[in-house]
Amino acid sequence: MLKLHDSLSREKKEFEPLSPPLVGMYVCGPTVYGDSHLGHAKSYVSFDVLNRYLRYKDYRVRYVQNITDVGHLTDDADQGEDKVLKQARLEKLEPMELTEKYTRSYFRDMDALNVLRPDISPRASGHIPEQIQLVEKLLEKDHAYLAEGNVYFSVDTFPDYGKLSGRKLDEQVCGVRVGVADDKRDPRDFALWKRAEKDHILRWRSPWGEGYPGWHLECSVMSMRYIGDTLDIHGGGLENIFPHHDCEIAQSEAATGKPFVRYWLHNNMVTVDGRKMGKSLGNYITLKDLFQRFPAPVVRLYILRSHYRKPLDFSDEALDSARSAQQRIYSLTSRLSSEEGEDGEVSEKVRSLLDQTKEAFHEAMDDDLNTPMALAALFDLVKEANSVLDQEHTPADAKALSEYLEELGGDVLGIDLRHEAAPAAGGGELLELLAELRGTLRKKGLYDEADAMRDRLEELGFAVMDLPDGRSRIHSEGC
RNA sequence: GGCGGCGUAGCCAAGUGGUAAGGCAGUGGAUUGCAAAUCCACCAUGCAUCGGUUCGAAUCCGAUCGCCGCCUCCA
Repeated sequence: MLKLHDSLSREKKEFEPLSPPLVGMYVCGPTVYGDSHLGHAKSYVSFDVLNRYLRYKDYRVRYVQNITDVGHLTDDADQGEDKVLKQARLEKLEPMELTEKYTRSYFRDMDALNVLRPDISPRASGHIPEQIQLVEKLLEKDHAYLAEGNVYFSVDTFPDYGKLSGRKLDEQVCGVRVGVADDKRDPRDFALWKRAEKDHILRWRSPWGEGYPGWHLECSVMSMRYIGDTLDIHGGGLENIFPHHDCEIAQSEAATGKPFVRYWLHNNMVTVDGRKMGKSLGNYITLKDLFQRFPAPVVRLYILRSHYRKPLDFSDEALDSARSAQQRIYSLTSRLSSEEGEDGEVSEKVRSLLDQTKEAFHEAMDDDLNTPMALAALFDLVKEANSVLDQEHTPADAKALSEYLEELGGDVLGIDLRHEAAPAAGGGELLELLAELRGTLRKKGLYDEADAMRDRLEELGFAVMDLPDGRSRIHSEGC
């Protein structure tokens, strides 16, 4: 039974969707005004594992993740600049051109990380009418009020406001660090719709004049449109709990009168030297840069080696160690693929090994997606599998092991199993020829020549291994 | 100031009452012509510090120290 940690109740709860086997899952997506960084990777890899595991458990998942392409302001008080507009000006692009560019960039990075695409990736700009409708509904119900072209949510009308963050806002605290817009009735009130000033390019017509939606509106609107009034799962980064998710709850539940979300999931941050990695801090590492030094599968493995609710500290050392771990996997899968087949029976030993692994793996994943523990189970299997291959075994044994790795490691965790560099046309035969040559040299005792050849091949990025029967194998180095 | 979290080996990181997973690095051995890969063994009498509860605590309670997140857009 899968248990998930729910941020609202602050405890692990057994996961029961509203209408099994259907699962409606919404995750806060990126604001597309720049390249994605490692923080995005942690978040979306984490929720990708949830998505994959739910599907593995035969749930029918609808995974919705927004693309925020309507800029949010840089601060809370009607001042500040729209981030999308600002970046568009810097890059001399149309705002839509900019968001399209970085949306594509985002998907490319996520594809590289083997993150399955969401079923629906709705754009905020494509859902303005729905957002206006929600604002109208909140006005009708007196949960909102109009002030000089701005519409604010009246926090006073929603007693549960702040239940997610556990924050009881009083007026003294509010507005200390940011100025309070003076047309708000209560400093805690937040904007649902904002009046567009003359120079604001992104603007839409509304019953209240030209403007643009408030920061929290799109998630409520798009999630409820594609999933329903009550979501099974809503995910996002920890830093969104307040105010973003508290506001989402307020405006959604005030409008529908129904619980908005059954399970709130929040992933922790990536830190650099103990400090949060963030766009506004300027200490972020873009995935494009990172992939130059560490292949995406290694980055994914590195992320999965810590729990999603724990902070992940970035360091080259940690990534190097993930790289070595990835090599270990490649080395096994490469052995397996050269030995697997239909012949023979799967031995009792392998059977029970696989059963044990599966049980440990499920136990780990069922416990709030404990991927470090699930990986430990998998690495135990790696060790045992190597041991089996070192001893007498059948092709069927190798195949069974291979299939399990594919199922648990590949399908559920999305880790890379088959580096097996697809050699360019004829490349495979060429490597075989070279391997044969090294074998011949060794047989004749010409070790200096054979070793010089090995050194050269290793310089070129190929690993050379000598088999017990005197033959050699050459394959491209892992990662 | 308010709310929340963290501190486990050289590094990374699980474990939330029953006697410290896993990965990386390291050491010794097997294998090898030598390597690589692989296997075997070793590698925290101790989980920030101090006190308490308990038959039993890394795990619960209290205090102390250190670090971080949110309270303004951010995954």
